[in-house]
Amino acid sequence: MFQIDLKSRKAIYEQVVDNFKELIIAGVLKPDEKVPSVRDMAKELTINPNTIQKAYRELENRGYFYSVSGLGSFVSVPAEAAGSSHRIKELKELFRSTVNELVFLGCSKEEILKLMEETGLSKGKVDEND
Amino acid sequence: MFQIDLKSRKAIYEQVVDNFKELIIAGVLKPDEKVPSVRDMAKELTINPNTIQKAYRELENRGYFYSVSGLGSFVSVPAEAAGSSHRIKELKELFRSTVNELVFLGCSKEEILKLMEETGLSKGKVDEND
Amino acid sequence: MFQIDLKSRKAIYEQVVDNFKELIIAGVLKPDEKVPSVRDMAKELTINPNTIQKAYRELENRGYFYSVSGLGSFVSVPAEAAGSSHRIKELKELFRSTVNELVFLGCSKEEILKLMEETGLSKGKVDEND
Amino acid sequence: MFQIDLKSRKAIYEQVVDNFKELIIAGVLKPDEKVPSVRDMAKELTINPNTIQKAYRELENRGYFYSVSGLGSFVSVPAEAAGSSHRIKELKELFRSTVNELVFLGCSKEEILKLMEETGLSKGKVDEND
DNA sequence: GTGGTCTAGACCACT
DNA sequence: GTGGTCTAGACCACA
Repeated sequence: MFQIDLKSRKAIYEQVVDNFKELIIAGVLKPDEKVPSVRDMAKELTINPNTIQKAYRELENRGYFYSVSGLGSFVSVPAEAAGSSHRIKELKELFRSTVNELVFLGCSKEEILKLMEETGLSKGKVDEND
Repeated sequence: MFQIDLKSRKAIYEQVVDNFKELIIAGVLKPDEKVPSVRDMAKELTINPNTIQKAYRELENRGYFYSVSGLGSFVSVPAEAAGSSHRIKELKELFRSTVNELVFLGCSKEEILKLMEETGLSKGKVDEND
Repeated sequence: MFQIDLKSRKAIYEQVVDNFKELIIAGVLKPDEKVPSVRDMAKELTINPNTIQKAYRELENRGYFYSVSGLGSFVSVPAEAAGSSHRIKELKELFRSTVNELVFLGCSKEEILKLMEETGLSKGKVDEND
Repeated sequence: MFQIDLKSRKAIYEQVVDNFKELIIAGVLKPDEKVPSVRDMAKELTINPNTIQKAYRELENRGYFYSVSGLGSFVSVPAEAAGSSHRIKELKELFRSTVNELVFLGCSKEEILKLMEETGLSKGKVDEND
């Protein structure tokens, strides 16, 4: 599904969180879709189940997962994302500082606008969902 | 000069680093300008001098500061910063994921383009650098 | 009859228990009324019959249901419920902490009194019971 | 500081969370006050530090604590409580069902109103804070 | 010293 | 089988 970098400064469970977020944001994982069980994920990534558990719990807190004991863990629907207004504020600030640093390091305006297009942003909202 | 938020999850030394970077990028601190001594900075922010020490060392490593024994620390000319191409790659990736998450959370295309303008990017300031 | 929220942190069988309790307390289900069979309930809610089984057993233990072999389960007359004094103690404690937290989170006195009225408490319905 | 019931159905870390919440709501713990370190708390309650850690993390997520690595954990200010509007909705629903069940079990109107007064609610907001 | 992460392995309740 | 809790003990980074 994805890879974990054990040597990274980022905590393993955070990497798992971020990877799942990416997959959900990219639409690879759909709402109410089942994700691998804690144990399966642990086996696949060869890391401790507790670490996966922690990641799943975190994803639940951030509104990306919901877990049903005995059934499994599932992708949540984005509308229910908790505290997203606060998160948006954070992201905007991050956006600002990222662009500023890019410019500072000599990245041209054109290059950044090109990045913008690559995100699919200029194509309008996703037309086909299925 | 700036404020530290103890309640933030970000480490204190990292906040110091980021704040200095912001000031340099924004042009508030000019190349070869002297920055406050470790002890003064620690007093002003009422945090441990070791923490400031670590921040300054980090800023040196990243090419934003240079220090002269017995004189203090100074703002560097980061165009000369080593490894900035690697940093640019990182920033582009960060840019991509930030925009994607913003869109996912319902932020409109217009809103993001507005953010873009607010960074001063659309004023063509970068042209001279290219 | 009612809905189960899989996304809730509450166990499914507990949701079933609570929903039945609500219906009985609200008077929707009358004493000695027959409730759906375990299998029917399971089909209607599309959940595992074992889960319904567990919920019904729990409702029996708490004095809300009684079951007759071969006939099914029926609504009990909970005034006869055993251990209700202990339950009342629990509920009072829960009441106290709930009100305290509401106040702490900025809920005004008026708002809470309004809630009180909405429960029908102020209509003196309880007088006949005393 | 408080006691833990190892035999309770409630998870230990949840008990810790609830106890701290009570203390903060009651005003025993003031904003920005330092709470015992994870290790000290673990020693005092003779439970595993990881369990305390989990409780503190939970309190942080719910906006009651903030932690500074290397410094300790502190009581947060209630205004910053995240997602409190959602929590208020939950509490109101809990209030409703609690009162309904109390009435159902034969608790008189007077008794419930007396409970209300005991919470200090009828005295208006706290006059003396110090 | 502090919080934070990770592992290994046991145990429990729910479906 | 699933998620969830807990322990014991090691290790790291920050202040």
